[in-house]
Amino acid sequence: MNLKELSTKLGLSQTTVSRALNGYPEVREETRLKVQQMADKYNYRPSSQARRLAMGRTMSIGHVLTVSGANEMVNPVFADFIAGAGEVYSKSGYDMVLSVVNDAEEETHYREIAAKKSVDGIIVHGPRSMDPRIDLLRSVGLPFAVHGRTPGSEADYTWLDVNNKRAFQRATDFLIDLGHHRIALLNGLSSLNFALRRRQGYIDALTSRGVEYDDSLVFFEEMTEHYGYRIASEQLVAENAPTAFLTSSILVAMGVRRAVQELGLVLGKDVSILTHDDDLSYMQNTGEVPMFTATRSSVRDAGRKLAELLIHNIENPSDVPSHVLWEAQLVVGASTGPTPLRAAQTDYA
Amino acid sequence: MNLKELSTKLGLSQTTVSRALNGYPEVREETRLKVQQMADKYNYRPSSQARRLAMGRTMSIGHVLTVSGANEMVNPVFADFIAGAGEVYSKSGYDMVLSVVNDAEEETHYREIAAKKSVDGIIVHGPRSMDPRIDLLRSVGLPFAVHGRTPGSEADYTWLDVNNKRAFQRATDFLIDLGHHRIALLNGLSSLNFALRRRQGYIDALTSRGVEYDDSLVFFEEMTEHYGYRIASEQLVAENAPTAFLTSSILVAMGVRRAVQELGLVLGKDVSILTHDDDLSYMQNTGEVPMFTATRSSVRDAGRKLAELLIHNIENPSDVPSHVLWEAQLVVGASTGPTPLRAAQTDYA
DNA sequence: CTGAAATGCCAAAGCGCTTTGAGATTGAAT
DNA sequence: ATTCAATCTCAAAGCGCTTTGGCATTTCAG
Repeated sequence: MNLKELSTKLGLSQTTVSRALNGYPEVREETRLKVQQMADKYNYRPSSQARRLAMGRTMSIGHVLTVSGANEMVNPVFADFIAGAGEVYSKSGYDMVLSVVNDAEEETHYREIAAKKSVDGIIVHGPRSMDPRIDLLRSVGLPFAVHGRTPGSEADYTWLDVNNKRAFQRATDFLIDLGHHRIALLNGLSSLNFALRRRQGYIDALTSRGVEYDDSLVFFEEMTEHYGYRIASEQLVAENAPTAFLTSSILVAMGVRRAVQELGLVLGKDVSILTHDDDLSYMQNTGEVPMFTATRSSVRDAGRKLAELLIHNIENPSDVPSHVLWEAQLVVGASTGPTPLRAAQTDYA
Repeated sequence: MNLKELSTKLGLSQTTVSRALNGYPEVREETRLKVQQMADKYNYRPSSQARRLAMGRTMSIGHVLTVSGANEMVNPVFADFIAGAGEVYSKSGYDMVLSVVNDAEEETHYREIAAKKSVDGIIVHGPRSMDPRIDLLRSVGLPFAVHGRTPGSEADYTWLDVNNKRAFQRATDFLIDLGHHRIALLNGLSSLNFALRRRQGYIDALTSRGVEYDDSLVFFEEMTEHYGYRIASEQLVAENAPTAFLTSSILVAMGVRRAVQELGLVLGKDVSILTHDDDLSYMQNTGEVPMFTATRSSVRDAGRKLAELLIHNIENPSDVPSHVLWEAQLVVGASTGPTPLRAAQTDYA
């Protein structure tokens, strides 16, 4: 069923039917009702292709999932973010178009999206330091919003970020308060801007508390369970082993926990873990006492909020970009406790 | 830059330019080259909206992410599946359009997609027993492919599934071989068809080996880490506790492991875990000795393959539907071992 | 050298909608 | 009754592409 058929069936012009359906005031209420009914009866929906062409808007928003490197990992965080954003799109009548590209083809792909005009806006995931995508998008004039941010022209575009530096500074402080001085940082890939901010927070805390920074305790890798396991297994048997681990995701923390337990150590006693927690639906760190002490910020909510911001930008192109910085909660769980070496260490002081 | 502008710039008709770009034979090679160059120079790409309208094909495929129930969980498996499928779409020139809907609105949403004609085909995730979506899609004549399958008219549509029954039968057999008789099954939601198949495999193995089936050892829930933890924590301290756990996903297995270790029990000795492993990139169960004994089947590969099948169906509408049944590998890891009660139990025999 | 068959190009129709600009109808005001 | 504004409806023009059918021009066999 298309507009033409529907309107002949109603004995009205296409104009009137279209207007009736789209809620324009030029059509009598009685007529509108009749049209509505007939449309319902035949389950008529305007063809989105035609609609888009006519309106010059696609009512869809692009997300690019860049699979990284040789192993082409895909972070489960993405699923929750998407779910949040998608929820908003559904409500607002937008479609989400998702493309999966290898990082080598990433730039070409963005350029293509812009040229094809297949989306009204785009969400940029995982901004890197000096991210070329941002300049590119700005230069082609496609509205966009960034999950995270990257230094430089931050003021010029819309972003939503967690205060990663502050979160990791607080986390580190918390561990230092418990007497930990050897704190390993299991960070995400160093190409990702948030990883650098987290390291900065970690360093700031160490520095301001007079704890020595040891470069060999800082790691940057893809945030898998195995990463946590491998590093912790190595570190825990090393000389001058860390007594605490600060990890970038629940999954990494689980890996660390596995190593800890495999070595017969007790979590929260012999070794502490403090992790960032994206509050993923399948990996909830909740309960009376959460399993991990964590800096928590819901990535699902971030998806929702960022989608709203982008839609706002699209529909109000003259408005200035918004910048949202969320503070992470620091929630205390079962994975942290005073360092067992505390007594010995305080002797030094 | 649009076709019209480009063609005047070239002094050619739109027809010729369009044909040149789309590789039709009616245009001289020399002309084609000139057109190509000019197009590159101005970074021209045909507007996808216009193209779609003219061709009557959208070159896009829909995925519906149904967030379940009150807690609106989103399974990380989805991310890997999407990544696999998306890869194929990119190669084949399709877009993926993803919509996130609450299960209450699911049916309406499918109907709408069909009426709007916004996709050329659709992938059905998580088929339930007696899934209404299948009849619906068939009745509206939209090509589709199912990840999993549901009994009934299986022959009539394209699907790709893991032989869940066989996998769980083998898994159960494996555990029985090790002497386990009390085997808890931590399954996915019972509304999902695969969960029933897995239970069937489990029951078949028990029955054929003369092991008593105990309904109180079988659970159906959303496959989170916490689920594994909670059930295992309860079960392990119960009277006549299970000595082995068969779980539906790595995450659930991790939860069980947490409970096991928290109780001071040794995995692979006091308690065994055998899990299904979707081979997610962030939760790899590999290494010289994988952490879990598992039935493994890559959901990423499933995404790839199913995308190919669907595209084939779309482009060859008269071909008969394909049915692909993959066997899961049974890989032995560190989480299983003979039951500690073996001696006692064999005495009974 | 001629006629038929390729070859290379074009004008125009059509995809299904929205929207413009104008015409017809109605009701109130003069 | 006449006029004017307000209300309702319509025909037609796009949106930017693909594709049909046709017209020159070239190529080649006879």
